Amino acid sequence: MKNRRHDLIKKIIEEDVIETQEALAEALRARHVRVTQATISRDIKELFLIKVPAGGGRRSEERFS
Amino acid sequence: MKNRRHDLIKKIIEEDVIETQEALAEALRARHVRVTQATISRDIKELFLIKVPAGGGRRSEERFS
DNA sequence: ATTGAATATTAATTCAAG
DNA sequence: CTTGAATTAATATTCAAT
Repeated sequence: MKNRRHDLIKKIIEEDVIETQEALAEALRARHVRVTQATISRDIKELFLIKVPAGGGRRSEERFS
Repeated sequence: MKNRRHDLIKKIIEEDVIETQEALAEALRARHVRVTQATISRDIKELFLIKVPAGGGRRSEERFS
């Protein structure tokens, strides 16, 4: 279900630093939600998530707009 | 020079809706600043620009973070 | 309406080079 | 240190299919 996945995404991105949609898909799969990058792309748009430079040395992470 | 280009970029994105880095490069070239997508990519990072959903029907535009 | 696989498009990076 | 050309990587979209 989409809403469960959306909720999980919000949780994941505040817990971990996620750098790519593929990585987010993997994180979801690790939590037994089967999903592909294509769907993540759509989810990110629906949730108004944007990629922002991460605080630390790393390159970027997903964050709320 | 980089600073002139950066200033110009800021101006362009508040005037026009720019959807891709290539389009931004073209807008700059139209203003006689010769630049490629690779450089725009770096500029965007340095200026902390992020892509946000456009207000209207269009898909996206560049905006300040 | 939601999704995945495949594809197309866009963006970031590498690797010289100035 | 800045850049472009070429390449790689990431993301968006198309095209079924459910």
